[in-house]
Amino acid sequence: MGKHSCCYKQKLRKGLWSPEEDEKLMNHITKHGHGCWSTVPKLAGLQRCGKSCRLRWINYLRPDLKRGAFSQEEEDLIIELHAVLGNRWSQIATRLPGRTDNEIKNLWNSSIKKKLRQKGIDPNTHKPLAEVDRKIAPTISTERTSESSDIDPSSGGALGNLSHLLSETAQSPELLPVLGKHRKETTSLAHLRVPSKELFLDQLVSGNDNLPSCRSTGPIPNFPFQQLMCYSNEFGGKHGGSTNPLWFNQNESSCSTISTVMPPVSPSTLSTSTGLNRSPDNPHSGGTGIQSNQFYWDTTNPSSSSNKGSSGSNSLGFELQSTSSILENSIFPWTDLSPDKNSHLEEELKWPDLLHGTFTDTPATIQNLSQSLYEDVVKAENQFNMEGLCAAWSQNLQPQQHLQVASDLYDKDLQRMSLSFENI
DNA sequence: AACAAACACAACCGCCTTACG
DNA sequence: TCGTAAGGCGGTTGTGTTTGT
Repeated sequence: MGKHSCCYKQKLRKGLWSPEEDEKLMNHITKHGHGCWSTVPKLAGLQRCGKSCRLRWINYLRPDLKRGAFSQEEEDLIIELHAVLGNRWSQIATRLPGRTDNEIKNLWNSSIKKKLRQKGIDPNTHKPLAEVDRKIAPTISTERTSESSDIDPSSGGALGNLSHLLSETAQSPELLPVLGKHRKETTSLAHLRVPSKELFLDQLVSGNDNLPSCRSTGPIPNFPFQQLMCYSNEFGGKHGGSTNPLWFNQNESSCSTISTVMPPVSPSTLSTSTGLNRSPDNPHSGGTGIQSNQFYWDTTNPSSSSNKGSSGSNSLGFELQSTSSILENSIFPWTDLSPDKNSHLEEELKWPDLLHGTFTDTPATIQNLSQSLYEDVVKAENQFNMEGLCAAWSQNLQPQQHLQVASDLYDKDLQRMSLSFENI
């Protein structure tokens, strides 16, 4: 669509806002709210387009904006977030209350980039410049250099190819051989498995007879997406697979469980608080070797579990604890359980070390960031539409109709999960 | 003091996505 | 299903201020 339609209208002012314009806009929104932005300029008596009004409000007039220079903590957090999210300024801004994406973007381009370079850190890759130069050298003739551009916005930073991997997986559902191509970047993700739609439907149908009640607290048998939530036998066994089985793990041949370090948590609880913590000595680590930099479910946190101590499922019978495995092993490489990922962990934490001259073992900001990102993923997963399946069965639909519902849900949820990963 | 360069910040542009008729 | 309006986002440009010569 391009330019906003109202921008084509004549007699619209451009450029800096005058105090009078600010006052008009402020008064209008204070009294009436912004409503539809396209109507705001007319109602407020401004010769501006709605888009301009919106921007002025968001970036300057909004009362909850924090004024003044960025603190060192904020800058550090921006750097950390950028390492994870790339140039997704709006997402970075959501984690810095009172700061706008525009403000952060300007700070990054005018100040932080320079500081990082002075410290010998490539602002695009967050790795030492010398290392980046070595890697770029062989392909410098055909690829963009780190100096000439930022991280590809579509990349989403260090984790950027996750969504691409998932979407590719959706198109090549048979246990994602395609991930092998990206193995270096997403080593752990290569163990993720997504069932084909046919397998999904087949398993759903075969388990239908065992489904006593959609609202029961018991497990829902034959939930095919189990395969998405866990890892291959090879991985699970190799990296300290647990003896604690997932309840819907009926397909042992294709998917064994890995360490389940969290007590079950209900989706409603997860959507508001995760109870995710870093363990100093991590008694729940599953015996995987890494003692620090792991996360565990704080069972002392009353909001982290509504039925702690029990094994199994939440009210929907939907096993969520494996989510931590995805995060620990795929989303957050520094929490990877495999011993050989220690080097990766150190690499991810290089920048604060270089920036401050001291190695910060477990920066609180990283913990907060991880928890926050974790919440995003859990929330997204929480939307996984088991209720839709349950509703379909509860409506006494014909098997063919069940299949159609399940087929639709498969498409939608796979897409949603891909998007969810893209949002982190 | 005058000028230019560098800097910081505000605003715009163009594209994409979503909602809706 | 399609077209349009609107919101949102990231990249880029414009403008005012500061700093160095």
